[in-house]
Amino acid sequence: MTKAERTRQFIIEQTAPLFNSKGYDGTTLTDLMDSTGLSKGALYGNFRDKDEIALAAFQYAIDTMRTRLRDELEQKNTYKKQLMALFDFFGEYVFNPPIAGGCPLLNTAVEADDHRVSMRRLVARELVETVEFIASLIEKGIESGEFKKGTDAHQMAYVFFCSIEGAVMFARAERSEEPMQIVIKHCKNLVKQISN
Amino acid sequence: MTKAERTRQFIIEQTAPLFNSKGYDGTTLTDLMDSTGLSKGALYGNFRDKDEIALAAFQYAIDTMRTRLRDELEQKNTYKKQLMALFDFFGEYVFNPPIAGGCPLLNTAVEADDHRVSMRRLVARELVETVEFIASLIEKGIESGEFKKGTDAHQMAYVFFCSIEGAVMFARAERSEEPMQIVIKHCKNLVKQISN
DNA sequence: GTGAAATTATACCAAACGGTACAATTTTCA
DNA sequence: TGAAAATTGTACCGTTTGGTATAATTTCAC
Repeated sequence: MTKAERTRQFIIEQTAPLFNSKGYDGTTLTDLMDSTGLSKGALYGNFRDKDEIALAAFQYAIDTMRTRLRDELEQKNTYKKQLMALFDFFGEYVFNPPIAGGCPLLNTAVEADDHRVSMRRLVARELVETVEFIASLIEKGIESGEFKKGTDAHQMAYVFFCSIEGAVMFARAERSEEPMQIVIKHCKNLVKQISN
Repeated sequence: MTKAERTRQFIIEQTAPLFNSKGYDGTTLTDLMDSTGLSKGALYGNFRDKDEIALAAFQYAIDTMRTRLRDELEQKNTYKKQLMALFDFFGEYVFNPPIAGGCPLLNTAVEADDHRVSMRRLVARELVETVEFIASLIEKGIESGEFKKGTDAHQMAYVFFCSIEGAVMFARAERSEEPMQIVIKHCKNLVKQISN
């Protein structure tokens, strides 16, 4: 790993929480300089422009979130337990997220919608991928015999994901655990209902 | 209604879609001048600063949304039908919102969280009020005998609202009807489950 | 260790930012 | 209708924005 690569990675790690907290428009180059302790020259020597930093920071935030999630799941030996762990993961991270500022998917999707086309497409792809991952968990659970045959994995995954993301928004704005606790309880009940 | 009051209202109506689409940080004074056709002098003659315009625009957006929703509901003669109409209202407005840019609660909550304290408190109050309104619909339905006695109106209202808001985020980012359709279907099923 | 190449800090740029002073224009009401 | 008051447009303010040119420094292969 060359010096430049390490610096690039360092910039990404230091600025990801900023973009995730204050948004793209709300994060200035001065913020980026302060959080990294680097000059503009260093920043622009490693990235073409602010957009490229924001993009890399978003990808890093998503990757970090996914890695943490998969770490939680791989300890579980049934798909039911994996789903439960997934819910708890989100429940835990509302006020203690891997990247400060909450869910990068939610934050970026809401800001990018309407006025940042390329970012919107990117975040849409990540959203779909995430919901498909959840669906795959349910599908594998059906195949393994843990879940009932008629279960619509696709639909159920959307319900899980959307209600959790809505709860993240609500809970963080209200600074209250309640919305997420209620939603998680409901999701867990749904899993019990489809369990054999 | 004095001239100043009409101008004030005009500014609010013209700028609300802007703030709702581009966010507070993303909306500049030039944007506000362009969308109203007014000068800075006129803008600052009617409002103290950009913050005050954004605040008024947010309140207007919320009020407009609520009025439209209540218009839809008051035609219905049962609480069950009112809940169904509420779901359809959100389903309709994902891509055809009263105020361009989607749900002002979602947009403002996500942007205000972390870096705009006073706005975060305000949006939190509006979120709670909205979910309490939904809960009141369910409660009245229980009292009237439409819904089963043991139903937890509070919990159910949170599940409805969070999943819908999550679906708004997803659907708008993906430019797809699917997430909202799936969530609405699920919500309607839940209503059927608690119906007598 | 040295020299070329890569990286970084400094100083600068034009444009855009939110905001203000004040004169010109409209409203308003007697 | 006329004159005071309220409203609006114009011109300007200092600051900050994202970005660049370039010189100084650091890195790295030999």
